[in-house]
Amino acid sequence: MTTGQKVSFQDIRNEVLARIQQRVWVPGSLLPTEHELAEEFGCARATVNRAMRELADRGIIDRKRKSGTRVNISPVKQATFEISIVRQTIEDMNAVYRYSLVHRSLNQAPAWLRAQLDLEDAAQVLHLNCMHYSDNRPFQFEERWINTAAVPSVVDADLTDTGPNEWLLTEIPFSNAEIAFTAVSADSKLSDFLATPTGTPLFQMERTTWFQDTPVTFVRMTFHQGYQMSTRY
Amino acid sequence: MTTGQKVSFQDIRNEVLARIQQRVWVPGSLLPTEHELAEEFGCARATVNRAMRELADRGIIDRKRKSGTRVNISPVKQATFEISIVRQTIEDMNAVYRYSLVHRSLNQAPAWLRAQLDLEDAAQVLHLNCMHYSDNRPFQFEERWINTAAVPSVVDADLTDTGPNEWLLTEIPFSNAEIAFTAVSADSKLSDFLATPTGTPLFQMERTTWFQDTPVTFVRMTFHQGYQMSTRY
DNA sequence: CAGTGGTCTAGACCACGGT
DNA sequence: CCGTGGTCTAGACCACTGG
Repeated sequence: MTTGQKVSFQDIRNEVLARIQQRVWVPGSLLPTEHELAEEFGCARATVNRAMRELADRGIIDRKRKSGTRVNISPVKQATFEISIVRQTIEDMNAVYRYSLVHRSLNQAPAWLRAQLDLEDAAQVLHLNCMHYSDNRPFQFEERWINTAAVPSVVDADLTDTGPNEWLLTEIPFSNAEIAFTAVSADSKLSDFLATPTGTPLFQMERTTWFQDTPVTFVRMTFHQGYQMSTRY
Repeated sequence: MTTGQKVSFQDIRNEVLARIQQRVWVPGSLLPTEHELAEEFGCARATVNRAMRELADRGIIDRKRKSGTRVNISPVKQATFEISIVRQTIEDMNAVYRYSLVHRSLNQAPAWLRAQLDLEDAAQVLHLNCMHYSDNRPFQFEERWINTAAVPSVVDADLTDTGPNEWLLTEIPFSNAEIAFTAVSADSKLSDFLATPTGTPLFQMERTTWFQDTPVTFVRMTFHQGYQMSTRY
């Protein structure tokens, strides 16, 4: 339903999407120009532009100067997952969050980690093992390495009450990261911490974080058995 | 580097982001109004608005009418994965794609599937098992159920050469979906098809697809051992 | 070279939501 | 009430790119 007054960019976005879904405009075909659409909908070109830009961002259409706008032929769908801190995730499920620092040590970075983070040979890292509980049941086991050169203050940080993720966020907000998801088999350590038999398939997320080209941390988060990550699009 | 001429929304976006990362504006604090920023950068308010809107979309800042714009205090990061058709994924790795239809049958929908897709009791579904190979090595095992009421033509479709995903996309473009990722253990069937020992941890993706509120298909895709899904943000 | 999308402007009105 | 962001307009110039 239009508001009756002006044509909103959402009206146009929805209408164009509807026409694509109803195959008025089929994949690969050329859509009218912004100018033509503006005329049809009786609005400014900027309004059409915003509507079309959103559809292009979603991968529905493909736009090129001069050649025009086409319905995307190979639909690359984008699934967006909201990655928040563990505490948030757990509290959002109305469960009680508990955190525990299991291990803490200051080491020379092992070779694989130096490669992963692109660190110098003598680089020092803070190695942490933590557990996150939801209603007192194991939720996630976190194994983390922090490049102390990037965050010197972490050496003196008290991480017994606050998890390293939350602590780092206060120091280094909005960094860049690379995330990877895998399935792993519970080894004896994971089996102990996550209270599940050895060999259980577990969902694992690895994340490498940089702050302005400086590698900050690498973390491996393994979730309890049966954990599922989902989203809509 | 600015282009020297006008101030672009990207310049503003980057500058604001930089100030947040450099803690000129710390999480929770109030940013200048659009009007003030427009004055500072010497541009129109619309330009500032676009820059800020992008930051808000990324979850960096939080905007509210009247109360203003604040640096987000609980950074909900969005990880975006590009979900394309299997063939595309494989060909993007410069590997040779091969597809094989393993099983095809027309059944009454089992109870769990009726629940999953919200189907009527007597609903009929096309049940398919397919394999996707990358350079002749098992890449993904696909188990799919299609609601024939939603796509009657699928019953007569020839799916021996083209995978059901690609076929469906030509019929029902740009539908809505819900995706879930999990880790599973290879049972004997998965073990056979994916050429991996029983008990191997495998990465699995389930997707339910609707077309305008009509449930279309439910698919379970299990990847070969060691498969990893990754992205940057 | 010319057509199409990309962006910016200056101004306007509106909607939400604190005070 | 009234400040702040949300959106639309009409017009302009620019950048890319296909012919």
